[in-house]
Amino acid sequence: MGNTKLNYEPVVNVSLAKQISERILESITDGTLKADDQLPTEEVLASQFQVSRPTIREALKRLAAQSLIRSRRGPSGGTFVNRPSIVDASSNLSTSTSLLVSLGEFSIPEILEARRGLELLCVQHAVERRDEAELNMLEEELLIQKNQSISDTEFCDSDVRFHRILADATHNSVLQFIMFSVIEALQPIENMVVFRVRDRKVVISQHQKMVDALKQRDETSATEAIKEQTVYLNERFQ
Amino acid sequence: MGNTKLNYEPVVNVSLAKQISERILESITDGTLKADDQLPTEEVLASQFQVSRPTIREALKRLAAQSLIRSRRGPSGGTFVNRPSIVDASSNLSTSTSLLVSLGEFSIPEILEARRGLELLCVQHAVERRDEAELNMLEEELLIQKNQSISDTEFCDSDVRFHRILADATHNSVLQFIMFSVIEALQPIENMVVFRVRDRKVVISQHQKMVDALKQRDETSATEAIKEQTVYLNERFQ
DNA sequence: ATTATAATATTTGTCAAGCAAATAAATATA
DNA sequence: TATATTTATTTGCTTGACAAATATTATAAT
Repeated sequence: MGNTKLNYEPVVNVSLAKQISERILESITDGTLKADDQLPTEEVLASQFQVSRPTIREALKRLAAQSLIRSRRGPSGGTFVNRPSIVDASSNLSTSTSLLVSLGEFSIPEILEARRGLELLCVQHAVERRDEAELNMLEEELLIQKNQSISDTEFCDSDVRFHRILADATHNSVLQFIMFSVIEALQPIENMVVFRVRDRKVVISQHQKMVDALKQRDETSATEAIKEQTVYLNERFQ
Repeated sequence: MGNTKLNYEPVVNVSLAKQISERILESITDGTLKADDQLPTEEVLASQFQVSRPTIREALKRLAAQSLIRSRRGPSGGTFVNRPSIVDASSNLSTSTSLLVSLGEFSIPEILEARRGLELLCVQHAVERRDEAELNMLEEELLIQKNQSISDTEFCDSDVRFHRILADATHNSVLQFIMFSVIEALQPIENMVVFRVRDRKVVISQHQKMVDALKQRDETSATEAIKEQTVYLNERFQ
């Protein structure tokens, strides 16, 4: 082996599909590709990137999984850049969060602590900014929850909606985004708690207190309601 | 057409690959597939699901994009379920968050408001729980920042690390998870601000104040430092 | 002339069969 | 025994083709 002048440059050991999906992602993030822009057809992409169509498709699927692109068949079909929706991102976030929860990466006390803090943050803004529509929606959910004939599942669903409305009332979409996923990731845990009618009463009275506080724009009383609720949840878990 | 007894059941109009990836995702979330479990080979999956291998591969790529699975070639290779790491989830979150930011779904004031709230939350816990190691790391970053010869990029990187350490000091992984992505999504904005040496001094003095407050476990002074910093950032954007 | 129908072209969705490359285990060789 | 070498297995990738959806265009009927 006389030739020692080898090229020791790092060899790319990343799959073509991954590289291509990263290139396209770059184009999206740096603004080269804007929302609703159409990508070239798979065939064109394949010839541009000098790879086969299945490889291109694998790359596109990666992006589709993050709902960054969408595809439609037929003429005037093709692949388009998605306008990223908060809802999509939030649901992605909550699936990965739930996964972290279910696999014990987050402990339940940690979740409850974080949630408490976030909810406190929310009510601080909600007290200032809530509007009549949101108050009405909160009271509507409260009515549902007070109805003793509903199932546990229905009760929990209403509880989730209640907290989502609370997040909406902050009128801060970043907080909404974060809260939605935290709430969703916590749902299975909450479902475990709200198991008997006895527990419902406690939850309902705390919700009532919170609605009243929001109505009167009384931050102190609202934060108290949150703290009570968190203490209660913590107790149920120890 | 005499036969009116048709089966009008909704026809699935979702791609096979998507359906399959959702099935596998289900198995992961409901615990049927645990971390580090090996999936059948692509060929076996293809015959099990009665589809072709490329279709299976597209399905797997969707999951790989969310770093839910990993693949390795060779014998004793195959596809395995990933232990979901907070880092992976966090980086996913921050790409989608930055996208939402860059496309104007979140306004800058909203981000700053949310960030301020989250940081306040963090310091409240950090004041109680910070340990010596974290204090040392914060002071180390402060030293770097005080060095006037470093570039703007280096300064910003240190700033990001500073805030990450702050998140770590909460010793709450949920808060860490959320903060990491918020910080990362905000980095380009911060980079715009910290542009001249004059600005650095303000940032440094605020950081100094925060470290001192943490050292003395003085929550009031720590929250003040955060508030100052946010007011400052807000001013720079109006 | 207008509307309804049919043919057509385009693009993604899927399949089939096979070769390439990586890699761990088994085998052969020094 | 230690080191190469071969081999089997599994993902990575390619080529080529057909199916299905769908907008456009052309045709036929009213």
